[in-house]
Amino acid sequence: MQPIFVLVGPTASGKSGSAIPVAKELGAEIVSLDSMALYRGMDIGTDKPRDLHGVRHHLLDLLDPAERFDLARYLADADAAISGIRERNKRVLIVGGTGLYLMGLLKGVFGGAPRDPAFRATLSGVAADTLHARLREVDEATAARVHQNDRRRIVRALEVHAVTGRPLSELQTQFEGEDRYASVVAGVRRSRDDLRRRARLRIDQMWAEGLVEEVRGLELGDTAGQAVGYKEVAGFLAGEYDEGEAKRLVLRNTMRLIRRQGTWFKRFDVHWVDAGPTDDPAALCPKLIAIYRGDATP
RNA sequence: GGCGACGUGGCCAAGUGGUAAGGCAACGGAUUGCAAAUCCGUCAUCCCCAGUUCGAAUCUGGGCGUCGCCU
Repeated sequence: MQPIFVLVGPTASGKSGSAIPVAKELGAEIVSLDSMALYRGMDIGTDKPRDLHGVRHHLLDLLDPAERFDLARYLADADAAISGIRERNKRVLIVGGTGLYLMGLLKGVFGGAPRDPAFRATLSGVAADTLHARLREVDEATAARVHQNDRRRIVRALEVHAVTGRPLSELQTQFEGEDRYASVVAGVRRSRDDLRRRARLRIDQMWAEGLVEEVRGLELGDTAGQAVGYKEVAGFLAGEYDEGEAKRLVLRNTMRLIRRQGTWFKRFDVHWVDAGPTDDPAALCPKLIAIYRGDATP
């Protein structure tokens, strides 16, 4: 079976611009690896492709912005998309920058412990360090590696224990295991300064295209409401600060996102292609394809 | 040329004798059902020189620089 081809890169790296030509060349369908492009109506701020050029895309426009989403669901949907593509005898091209989702897809995730709102409700208002102490009693190993201020992970660990009766540390072993798919991972890399430059341009462009109006018309839920570009504009629309400040925050948060994306990418065996300031996305395609072909036909 | 004010990390900025707050930015890391989220970590000896003092970013003198006003 053909390995799946994964194309990663930070926001504003230009990876998306290469995706469609690469897919055409390879006879592939694209599976989006983007936690926010999943939402309908979030087009400008997620820089969603407008013209798909006849390439079939998956995991785009799947959800209403008010809906919540999570890793397990991404995994299920992505697996379904991939097997569908393979039944059609096409190659799989995964494109995006959500490191957690890629890790889950490649390595798997433990199941059987969905979010439990009722349990979580019993924890609300309890201080994080108190919860951490509680975790230490039921799951020493997880408590040791989760910081006492990391409320989100403490809560999840307690939840898993409450739902399954077993410590999280016993269940989450997948990331150290075998890959679920044979894959080749390529990445588009640029300097921080270049990324910043491109992010600025892109933000101006988003504004010109009507990001503010787009956000005004949306009802953002817990997950979609975290998206860079959306939460800041929402703050502006709510009167928390002016438009200039919103723009400044979008740039700042974009750069922070880029940095955190980078720490995920280090965990994969990425074949990087360096893009210079003047490179247009299409110019990268031959290199990307060579990476795939090189690794795919030993 | 004269008078005055000021000179603290990339930026803003506390601190007026007791051994450098804070914010912003930057950077590194974590990351298994919110992940474009969340969390953790790193980052100055206070323009320069001399002096006073047990001890100075804080006081004194000189120098350099910036700003304002005046001529």
